[in-house]
Amino acid sequence: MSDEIILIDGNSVLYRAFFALPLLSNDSGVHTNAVFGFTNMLLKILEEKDPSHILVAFDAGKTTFRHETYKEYKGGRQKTPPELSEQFPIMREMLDALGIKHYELPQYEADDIIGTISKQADQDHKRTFIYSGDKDLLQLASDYVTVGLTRKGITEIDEYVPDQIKEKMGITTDQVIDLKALMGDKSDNIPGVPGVGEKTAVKLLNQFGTLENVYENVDEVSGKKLKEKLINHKEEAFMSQQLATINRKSPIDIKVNDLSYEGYQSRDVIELFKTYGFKSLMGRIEGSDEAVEREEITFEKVETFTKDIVSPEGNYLIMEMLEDNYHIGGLLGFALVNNQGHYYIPTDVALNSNDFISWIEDENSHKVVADVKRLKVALKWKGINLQGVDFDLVLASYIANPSISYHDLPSIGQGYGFNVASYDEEVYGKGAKQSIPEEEVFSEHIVRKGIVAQKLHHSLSDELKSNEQEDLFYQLEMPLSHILADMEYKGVQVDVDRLEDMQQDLSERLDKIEEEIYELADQSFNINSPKQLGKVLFEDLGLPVIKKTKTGYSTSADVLEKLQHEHEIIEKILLYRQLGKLQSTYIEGLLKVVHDDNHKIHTRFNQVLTQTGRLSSIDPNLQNIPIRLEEGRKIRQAFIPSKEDSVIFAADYSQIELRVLAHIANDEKLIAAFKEGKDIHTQTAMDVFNVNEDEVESLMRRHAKAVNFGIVYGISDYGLSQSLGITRKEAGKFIEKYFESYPGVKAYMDDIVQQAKRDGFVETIMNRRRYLPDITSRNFNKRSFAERTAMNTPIQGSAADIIKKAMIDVMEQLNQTDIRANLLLQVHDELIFEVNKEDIEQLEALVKDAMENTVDLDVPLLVEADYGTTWYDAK
DNA sequence: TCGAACACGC
DNA sequence: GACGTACGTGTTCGAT
Repeated sequence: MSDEIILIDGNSVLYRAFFALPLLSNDSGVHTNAVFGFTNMLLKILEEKDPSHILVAFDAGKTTFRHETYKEYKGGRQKTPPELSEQFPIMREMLDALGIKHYELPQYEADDIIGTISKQADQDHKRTFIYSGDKDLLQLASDYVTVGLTRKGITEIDEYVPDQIKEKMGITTDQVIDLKALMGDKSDNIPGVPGVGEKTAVKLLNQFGTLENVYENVDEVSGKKLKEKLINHKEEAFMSQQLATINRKSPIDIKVNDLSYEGYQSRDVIELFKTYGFKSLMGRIEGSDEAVEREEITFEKVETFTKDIVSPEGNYLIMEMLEDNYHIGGLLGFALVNNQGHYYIPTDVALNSNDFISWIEDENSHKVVADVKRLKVALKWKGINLQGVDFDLVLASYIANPSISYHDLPSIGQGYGFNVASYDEEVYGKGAKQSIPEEEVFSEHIVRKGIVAQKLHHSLSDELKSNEQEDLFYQLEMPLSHILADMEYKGVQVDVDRLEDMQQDLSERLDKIEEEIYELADQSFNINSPKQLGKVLFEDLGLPVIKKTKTGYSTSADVLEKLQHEHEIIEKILLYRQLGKLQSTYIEGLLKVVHDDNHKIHTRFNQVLTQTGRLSSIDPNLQNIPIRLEEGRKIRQAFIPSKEDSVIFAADYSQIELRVLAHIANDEKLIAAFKEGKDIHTQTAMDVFNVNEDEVESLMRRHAKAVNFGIVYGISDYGLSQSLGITRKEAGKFIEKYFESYPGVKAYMDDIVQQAKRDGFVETIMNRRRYLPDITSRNFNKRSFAERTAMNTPIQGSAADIIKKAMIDVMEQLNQTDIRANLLLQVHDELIFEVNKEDIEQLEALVKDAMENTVDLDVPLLVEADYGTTWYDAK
């Protein structure tokens, strides 16, 4: 235990939590989101700080001593929403269960209680942490007292000690009160000096130190208007100062010693968590395993595998491997669960058994697994061909709820109320401390996973059925998983010599540029460090500061481009960055993951990650190999066919998202444009700018393209303004004009948001869902984001569905021919193959046909294809 | 070990 | 009226 004291501003945190989280309620309709958020934060504090003393202070009642000074104090505040009010008593109940003291004092606010106790603690030199969402509390920071302010959500905390306050706000702790006295605070209805905002207030305090000094030397204040304002509102300023000052001598009847924290009774907490449906917090309660009575299990260790233990019906098969990367990981063991029993099968027993292998390869023997692709690829590396899997729980979990971040069996189980298996991290540890426990513990763990799998099967298949997602699951994701497994296992051939040549060339050029940069900067420094680079550019060379990040100067490419003409060092830095990126991420990164024996790369496609239904690719990411700039594009010359007589063949959908949009929105003009085979960006420019085709200038087309891009990716007017380098207003106008030109699109956008509000989710043409709880949030940002997501996801997600279906169609048709081709990669709207030179034309015809006709939309789908001796040449 | 900043693709 | 804005993966730096 640490001997730290934790003081929490209960009102502030509960408010924050309420607005930060969607309005959850438990089964009986009581709202619990704020209590959930607060409790989550408390558990985190208890876990991380392990404090000796802890107190949650609340405001008491409506009026306080401050109202005697100023009866409008906190006037004009929105009334506390009833959904929040009802959570205060629940929160107190929760605190009692957690054994955490809470306190309130009539006529005083939580701040004052905290201020008074922290003063005692400070005098006694005791480490104290204060948590609040209210910046005012910063005035309490000292050498012993740290103030933690909630950020964004509420479990993310920014901790402030006096130095950081100085750094971030430009003033000292002692000046926090005077800052507020000058600038006021709208939310508390503290007037301050009208016309003085944060900037001016900081400037004044930096010049004069204190409010009192400002007024003593008011003649020295620069600016006639400012001086007048200060003088005219002196009274308000000093009253504001009084209001903003936390009372550190409140008549409280508790002492630090009364706040000692002795832990909680797990049973009470779990009871309460159950009542309010806080399932996801359950695992963080000490001893919750016993308390929720995780069922006892029995199982048998298989010494010799025979087919009698296989059931003719469902078999739940678990394969365990510690490594994420199943291309290189080692098998640790198997578990089999079915209606006959629970079995642990050691790896050597399994792999040395012909019965086991023939069972795995028997397509008529039904198996349910978690992550079929992982299992399939791992077994392929052992020469075993997995078949007969008719349900993948991980894929099903992703379809049912794409937003959850962990689709592993114990987590999925928790979500459906099956607390049978421990999390891997609990059994194996994590990071450097990861290890495999003794066989007894290990085998029970994986058998438990099998039992969870068995329990989950029905829940998930029911859910897919009731959501009408069975086709999406059985006809799309399941078959796709097998195709991806083959792609990953076969790998992509890499020309290692070529990469090494590039590496050599690049490192020489980088050395040279590095020297030139040092020369121009008149010093050597780490160019890769934004911090050091920022100092050199903006302090030593005195270049104008365009943008700041929260830690210092921004040195991002768009900032540097604006400085191009200021100093010749800039273009060198941009080039250094560009080449450095190629060197480290692409050349060295790829060389690191090439298999030495055959010079192949085996990526992994994550099929259960993105919220839209797209795939992602890791270790390495082969979906972001450079193409835009020639220099980077050359990397693609290192991707070659695995056989001498073959070429790389690439087929990509032209404008698939915009075509999908035309279809979904049923917009006449957009549909017509695609039917007539128009260049869509030129057409958009014509419609938006009201000009003829021959009047479309390149800038107009560029703008139109950016708007189309924005529509597809769901960016805002701000995002568009950034990408075009124009103002937000202008960007807003473009979007407005776009909607006028395409009323069908506008109607769709309005409709889909309404639909999302009504249903709580949006869906793609193949019924893939994305749930959008924030669509009704009172937080403008969250709501806006959810609205843009509602508009964008059906477009991007349907496009993802289409190419996935195309992959299945292509492979099905390909398997019925003699075409010698392998599908290698999918990059969102394109498919990359390697194909025997003699079969190129056949493949092109087949692929183009399959891709263009995989679905029937109101607009044609167009596929463009090309091939060459390397990926670079297939453009 | 982790977050921030940056850069690559779609 | 301010908020702070597409999604992924990977690298490097620098604080912990």
